[in-house]
Amino acid sequence: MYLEELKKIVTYALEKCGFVIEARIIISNRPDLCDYQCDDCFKIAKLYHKNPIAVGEEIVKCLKELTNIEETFKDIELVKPGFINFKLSDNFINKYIIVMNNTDHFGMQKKEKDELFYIDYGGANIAKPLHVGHMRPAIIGESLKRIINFAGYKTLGDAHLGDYGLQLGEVIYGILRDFPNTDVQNIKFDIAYLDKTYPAMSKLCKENEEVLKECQKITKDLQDGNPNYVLLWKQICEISIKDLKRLYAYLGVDFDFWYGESECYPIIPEMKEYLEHLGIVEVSNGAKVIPIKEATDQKELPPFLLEKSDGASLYSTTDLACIYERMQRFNPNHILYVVDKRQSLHFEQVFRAAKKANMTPNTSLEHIGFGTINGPDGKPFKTRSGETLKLDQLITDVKVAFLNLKETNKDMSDDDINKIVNAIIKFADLQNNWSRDYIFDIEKFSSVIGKTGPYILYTYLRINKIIKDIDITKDLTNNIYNEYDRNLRLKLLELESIITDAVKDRMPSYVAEYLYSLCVIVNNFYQNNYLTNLDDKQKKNDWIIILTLTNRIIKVLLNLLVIDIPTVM
RNA sequence: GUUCUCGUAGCUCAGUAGGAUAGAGCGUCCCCCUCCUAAGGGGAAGGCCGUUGGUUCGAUUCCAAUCGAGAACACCA
Repeated sequence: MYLEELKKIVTYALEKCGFVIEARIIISNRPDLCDYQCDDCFKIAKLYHKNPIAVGEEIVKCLKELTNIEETFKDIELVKPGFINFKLSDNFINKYIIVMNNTDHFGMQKKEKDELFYIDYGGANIAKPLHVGHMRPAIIGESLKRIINFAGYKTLGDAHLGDYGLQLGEVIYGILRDFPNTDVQNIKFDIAYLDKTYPAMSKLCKENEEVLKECQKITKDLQDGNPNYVLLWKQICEISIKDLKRLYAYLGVDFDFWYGESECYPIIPEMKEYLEHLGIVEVSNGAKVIPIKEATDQKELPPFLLEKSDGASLYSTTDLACIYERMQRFNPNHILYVVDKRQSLHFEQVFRAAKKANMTPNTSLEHIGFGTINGPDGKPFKTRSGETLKLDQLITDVKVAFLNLKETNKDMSDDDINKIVNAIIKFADLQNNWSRDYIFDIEKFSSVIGKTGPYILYTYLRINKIIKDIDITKDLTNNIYNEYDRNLRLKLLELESIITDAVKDRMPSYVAEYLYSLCVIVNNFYQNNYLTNLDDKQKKNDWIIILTLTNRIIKVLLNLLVIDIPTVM
């Protein structure tokens, strides 16, 4: 929007000077000197074998000679080694503030092309309770989906439940052991039973090889349609999904599809036939594989595993089958996998196999490999008793910590408390770059001061209190009243480029960072511009417009971070 | 062993299509509630951006080496 216009003006000036290069205008990293800067003098100097300062002088001269240039820039200055510094005119800033204010999408252009992003971000396993490790894909994936959507692209979210792997064989083994003399039709159990059965069976399988073999056999038979196993499997899924939906609903995470791996099982034979037909399947140690090593590779890469030596399918099989199926059904332009980064080798294998099989000629496959949540020892977080922390427990802990902060917090409605708990957890997570591990600290997850979700909510609510009772009577004038006011308006303009970058890099943290800095600036404004009893009607009206726009943006960005706003704090 | 990722303030983290004086939060110290909720605002202290070289006008960012931490490495997911 506005940045394009600035770029166009400067590029035009460069052209007039005889430099054929597209100008790059960036937000100033010296706000004390300017609003925006252009560092192209160095590049041009090298390209045309000139002195950067001489180049800069030429460009600045050209710019200043353009007609009506003062309507865009208050000041253009060439500094030291070769930076061109720009200060925007009030006129220019307000022109775009008005555009943002008068459109429901803040003046951002709707995307013309119908790009579809298929986002796979659940990764929860049936029959296993959600633990802290499941929090990240849920939050990051949901936020990414909303950001991409907001930028104008189409999205589909898929929970991709782990409903067909070995863990199901293990749980079924446990059930058969616990209900030895009961007809399978009459076996009934609940979520609490499942919660304790999986960990117990998992432990048993690690200790006892025979049990493991039996579980593998059950897994294979289940895949082949053994009716008793299928019956139990259906009950496990039903109970488990109900509980998963409860927790995901608490987090505000929703999927377009609650598909599991099992969904793509019917298509596996067709896919295998397709792969065999291509002649890329080989047999290795009794298993069917697709070699994926390329000539340019330096490193060793294990082949893609299509079929185990006992004929059973595994994780890699279903992932490839899912790609095969998704391409047929939806033909997405991008498939994003929001999955723990420890699985990066797995995804490299799957992506290479898909590419080798020419399944995705015009589709990008991306692994959003987020880091693990670690304990103080640098290993994935465990509770004091050595177990993984359940997501339910984390939420409860955060809630208790919040209630204990202030006596009055206990008077808040449940709904408001839950919104704040969500804000604490999500903002603490999403402000990080997802590729990195972070250390879990319950104290950090109970803090409401500083760079936290509650700080953002508090800012929104205090601004809302000012603007809600004052009507806007006139359009925005062309004035900017002081530096706090100006800083706020400049920050508002940045919105579009933040969203664009967040989509490009798949980074919700950009949105979180911007939202926080916007709140810092608006709090600054708040503290220094007392508004309710202001005599200057015009100034008051202008400020109400600015604050209303600011709060509209804060609200939208909070939604992109999957955070809802409570009624009071 | 091979490959990959990461070393930034006391702590937890932002930041790189190479740019001017490296930013936050917490913690520490000081100041601000007659006035839109102080879950707020202002200020101070705190850094050889792991180390050593290289590339260049310029490197936290790119390259190499080195030290340190973590992860992955075919029939689990």
